[in-house]
Amino acid sequence: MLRTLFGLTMTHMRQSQLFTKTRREAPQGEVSKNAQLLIRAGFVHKEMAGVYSYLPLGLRVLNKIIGVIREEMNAIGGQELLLTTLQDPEVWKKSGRWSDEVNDTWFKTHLHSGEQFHSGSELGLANTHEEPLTALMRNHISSYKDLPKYAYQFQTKFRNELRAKSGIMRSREFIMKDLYSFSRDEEGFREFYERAAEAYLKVFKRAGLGEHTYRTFASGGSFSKFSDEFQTVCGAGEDTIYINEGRRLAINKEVYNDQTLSELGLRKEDLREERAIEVGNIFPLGTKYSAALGLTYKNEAGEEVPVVMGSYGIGPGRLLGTVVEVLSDEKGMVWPEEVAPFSIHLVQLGEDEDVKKEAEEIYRSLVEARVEVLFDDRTMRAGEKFADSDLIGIPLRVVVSQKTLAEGKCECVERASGTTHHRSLSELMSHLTT
RNA sequence: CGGGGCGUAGUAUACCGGUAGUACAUCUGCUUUGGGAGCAGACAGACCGAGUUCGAUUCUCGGCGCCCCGACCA
Repeated sequence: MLRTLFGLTMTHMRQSQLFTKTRREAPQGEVSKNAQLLIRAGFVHKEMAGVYSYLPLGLRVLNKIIGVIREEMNAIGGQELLLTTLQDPEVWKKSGRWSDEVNDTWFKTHLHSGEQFHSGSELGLANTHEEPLTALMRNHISSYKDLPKYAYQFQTKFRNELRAKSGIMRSREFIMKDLYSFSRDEEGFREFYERAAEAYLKVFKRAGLGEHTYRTFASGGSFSKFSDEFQTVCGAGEDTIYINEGRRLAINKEVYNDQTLSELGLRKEDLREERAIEVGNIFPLGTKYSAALGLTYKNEAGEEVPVVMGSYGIGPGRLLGTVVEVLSDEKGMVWPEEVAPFSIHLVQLGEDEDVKKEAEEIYRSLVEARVEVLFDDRTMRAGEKFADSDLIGIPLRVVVSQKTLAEGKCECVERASGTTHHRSLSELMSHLTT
């Protein structure tokens, strides 16, 4: 149960020091389950419609999710970078996407203008990053020997959605992991595309959504004939998909027709309809952007040819929200181990000196063993502590009280199943390290 | 962007053209301590603007904001 830390500076925390508080009720007008629970538990704060801040506990989960994605992207050769959110319209004009008719979700702004200023130039707030990255790569790709290359980032995207909805699932400002592949040819691109698809499935599995998530055949939009989405079955989803359970794949309703069915060798009667959340999307870009922005390389014959590109996106915030939607229960959230804010919620009941001493002892042992632990050392009644603990949803709750002290063992309750074990400190420690 | 609903305290609500009330939450104190306990006290509210009126939270108009359905969705 011990695991790698993903750049987190704190492995443990006393709940009495945590500045966020839980709330009994969700705010007025908040109907989506993910927003209700995340706000009640103090994971996020809503600034305005479609704009959410991450508070300490929510940020820990977000960072865990980012860490999982980062590991899987690195494993397939991805190299992380960080592009800018302020963007130069020039590259977008070259691809034809600066126009509001083509893309109506731009947030646009401009540099200072006026007597003391000479510019007043327009700027865009990053909507996506195909254009700037393609332009940037011209500096680094010139020969077939430079290919393939894979670059990715976790960066804020701004999209002026006509209607933000579903809590944190569709917001106007959100972090996106976007990876772009640069290959010599279609064959090289295809090979990587399949590896990326595998990596995506690993990400969703590690986030606890494996059995609910299907690679889904979808429209390629304006880029190509096809693309693949990763859809997590959930009643709160915005998409409708048709699932073939045997082959673990699905078809998005938008391309659900006889032609698609025959191309995929599927029969209508083997499919079941479900609502689903799009947690990831990968798609071929071909040479659309490389041609428009002049990203070419010399092949072995010395010919100048455009780079073949692909794009691969996951929204960590949406993934976080999806985990809440899919895995929570009536008491609160239920975090899978890999993305939980902490591994253990150590709960001390009562203020008796011997109980305090025992709880501190366990806390110290867990901290020394580098187990991520949230220690509820607050002076509160048991019922409130349990309610908070259920709401926050840390995978394992370890209770220390007069009752457990008398037994010489603490009480270990799994959040997901409710399974309870009574373990001594040494039994707990060995359980955690196996 | 089309359609619908709604703005009174953190939440849920009440009353009213004349000093805005209750419950829960929150905070303080005391008691309590294995599933959101009790008692006492405290904090806290009419989205904004204009108009009508002696007087507007209430009526009228405008704006802003929020939610839902649809459309859209690299």
